[in-house]
Amino acid sequence: MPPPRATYRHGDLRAALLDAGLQLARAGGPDAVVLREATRRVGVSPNAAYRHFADRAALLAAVSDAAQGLAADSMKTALDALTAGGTAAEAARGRLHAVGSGYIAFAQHEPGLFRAAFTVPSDLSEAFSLAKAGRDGLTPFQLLAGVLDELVAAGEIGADRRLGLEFLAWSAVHGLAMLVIDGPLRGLTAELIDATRERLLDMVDSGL
Amino acid sequence: MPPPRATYRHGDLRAALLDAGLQLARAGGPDAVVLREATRRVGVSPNAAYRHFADRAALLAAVSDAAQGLAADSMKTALDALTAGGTAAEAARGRLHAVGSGYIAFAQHEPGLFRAAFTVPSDLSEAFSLAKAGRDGLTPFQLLAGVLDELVAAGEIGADRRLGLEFLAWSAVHGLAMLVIDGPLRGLTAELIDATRERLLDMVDSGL
DNA sequence: TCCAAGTTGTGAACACCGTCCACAATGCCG
DNA sequence: CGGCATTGTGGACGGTGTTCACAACTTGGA
Repeated sequence: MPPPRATYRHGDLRAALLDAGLQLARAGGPDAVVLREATRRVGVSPNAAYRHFADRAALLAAVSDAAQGLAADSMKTALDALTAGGTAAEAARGRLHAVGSGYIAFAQHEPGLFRAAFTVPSDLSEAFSLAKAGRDGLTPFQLLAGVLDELVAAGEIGADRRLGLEFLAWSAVHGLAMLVIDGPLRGLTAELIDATRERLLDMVDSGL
Repeated sequence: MPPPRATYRHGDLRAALLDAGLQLARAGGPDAVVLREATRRVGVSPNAAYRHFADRAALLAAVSDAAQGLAADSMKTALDALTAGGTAAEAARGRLHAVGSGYIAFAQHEPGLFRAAFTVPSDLSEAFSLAKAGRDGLTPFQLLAGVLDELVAAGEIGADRRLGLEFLAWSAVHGLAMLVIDGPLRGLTAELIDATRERLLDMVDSGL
């Protein structure tokens, strides 16, 4: 129930709606981002949204992109928490581990946003879209790809095996995230989930 | 627009609604299973559904269970297509590969049903529910667990490593399925997807 | 400076959805 | 044969996405 606007124009309605949409997604996943509710929270009539988004789907897509940016932030945070040290190879493996951990941590701490981020259909052509990027301008996909490149540079992975490796690592980590959020792993203790995550990341690591 | 029923009672409305729900899910995923449309297809008033399902959620849950049974069928089909031969260890590895392939094949051929099957929240306590079982009475989870047991019996995996192994294999395969259906791998050529699947299954195989 | 044109918000309306209530038709059991 | 639980119907309510016509405001050029 925000107070009535002073001016007739809102100022930045698009951003406000996107923000409300993110709140809704955070609380209830993609299905909870309801156009009318978003406009209600912003204190504007339902139809005003149509000046900034073609559709509910368009609003949801924008929310999804923003949520992917937040996922990228979580991955980046995990990367930044690493202490430098060891050989280049060790460092690169540590960074691969961090990227995966950050991804899963995001799913655990923001399941609604995670679902909103990765349930909306998209394809490879959008994996580099700036709209999906985090604070540092990189998308989750780009962060992963960067770490894989480091592994190649460090000689841990043959350059001939590099192509498409993103999909293997992503699959494993994404799958675990889904199973933890609303699959059979839901409700398991944090310790058990942590242990499973470590084993999974080991599997990825050894399986290249 | 089915012809009006001869009898006032329908006969087996619950099964008919479930079937209509499966059709809807097949065409449009979980969001497409809308209660009113299901009753419409069956030729019954919207409220009739409430005599057999508490909720739209209950109908969707039933659809999800049935879809998991179909996934189990796809996995079982892949298993049955294997030709016996080789050592016990080789056979067990082949069966692990088949289980994963069958799972991904189901996602590719029935993306709507796949989403309906695995997007609905559930937890481990339901992983053995007979409602989710396929023709042979086994759930997808049980099929996977069985193959992992074979690997242990064949000496390919140490018994001490067995616990929770389902989650590693499942994560990888489930993640790839999701990425293929509406993730960045969407729209890739079948050859590329097949190649990625093989590499992924190799990763699982070697990563135990 | 003023006014025409574009932009952005409003209000009313429509169709559709899930769900609840009261009621009717039906099958079953004593 | 008669009562009763079961199963389907009809009508209604509030909520949703979306469209159309219109109003308020901003802006840029004569």
